[in-house]
Amino acid sequence: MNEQLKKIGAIRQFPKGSFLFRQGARGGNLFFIQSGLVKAYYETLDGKEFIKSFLTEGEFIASMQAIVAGNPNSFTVLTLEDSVAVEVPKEAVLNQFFNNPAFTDILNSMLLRLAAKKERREYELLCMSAEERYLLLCEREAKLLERLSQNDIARYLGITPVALSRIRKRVKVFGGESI
Amino acid sequence: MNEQLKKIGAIRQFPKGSFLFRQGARGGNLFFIQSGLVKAYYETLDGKEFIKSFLTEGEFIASMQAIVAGNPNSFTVLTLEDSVAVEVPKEAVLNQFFNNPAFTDILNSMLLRLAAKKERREYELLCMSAEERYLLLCEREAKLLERLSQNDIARYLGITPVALSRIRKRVKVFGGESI
DNA sequence: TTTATTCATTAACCGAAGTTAATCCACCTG
DNA sequence: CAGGTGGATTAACTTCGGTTAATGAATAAA
Repeated sequence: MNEQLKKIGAIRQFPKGSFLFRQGARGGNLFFIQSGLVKAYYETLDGKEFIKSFLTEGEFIASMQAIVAGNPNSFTVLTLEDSVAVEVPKEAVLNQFFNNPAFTDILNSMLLRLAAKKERREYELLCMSAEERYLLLCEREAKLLERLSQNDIARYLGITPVALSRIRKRVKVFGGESI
Repeated sequence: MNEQLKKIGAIRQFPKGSFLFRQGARGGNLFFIQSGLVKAYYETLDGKEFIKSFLTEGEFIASMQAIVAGNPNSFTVLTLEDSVAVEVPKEAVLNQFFNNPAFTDILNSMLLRLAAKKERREYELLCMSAEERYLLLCEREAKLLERLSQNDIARYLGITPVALSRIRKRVKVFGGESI
């Protein structure tokens, strides 16, 4: 399924610290991550950073707004490790969409997954405290956490690194999983 | 487009304070709101309420998880005013999906809108303070706000009614839009 | 080895929001 | 009219997270 798209894309190398695309710029290309690790985040006017999600091997990323509505990218994607991705031009994505009936199903499953993911995230941000969100993240993404800085984890949780450090201290003392 | 679905649904009256469906119950039916006002919300174990969204005439609501994965509904929908809705059974929705090719496009546009809406909400919860979210809501949904209680507005913003009252006091004094 | 540099932690202080409870007000209802 | 009810506000206190700045620790660079 992704295969069809990958064929019309190009494999690209992204060293650690480089951008797949940047917020505000024209874009709309689609990226399949082959290896490595990237973060997708918003930059606010006053220079603050809010991380939408981390993406690794097997996942894809694109600014839906940019593809569908032709708007500038609404967020930035930066590599946290040396990464490899297949870049599919926006035109090819749209072309497939209009000419290949099977592609509609692919898009559907992508959108379904995206909607479900965002719904889960909305629930967490709305209903859970920062500490609960951190513990859930530790549980669900233990492997991933080892590859992330505390700074990035905090920005994903919606808090500052200072607050995260306090939370880590709290849960260490009490929930003391001393293995 | 919605017409096809509405044909296989039934018009139902929901007096104020009644449920379209409840969290935890088996369901998956799709509802098109014809008139009135409903709220979709999560109930936590300790009895707290978090409002996902308000829906009015022309909008639809269903638990995607219930339709697609066959899980119980992940949230509750309650009428805040006397309302009328077309209820389409889950089976009919799925049936259309498999037998009517045109329906895939409808689903696509629904999912796109849903994904965009959730993405916007994620941004607001992640990047904006409660006060900023309230002011944005006032701007974008002025008409709707008149029909809502402060309690429900607060639960939508992710804060308590007490906190909302304090915010209203703050913005009244300073941002004093005395018309 | 010494010096930067970067990242995580900690402290001190402040402001925002939660909790609980009291008050006020509008609207019913008997 | 008196009494009751629910919604919004306010107060008092606590907890949590933001801000700023200092400190530690580890790694890279000179």
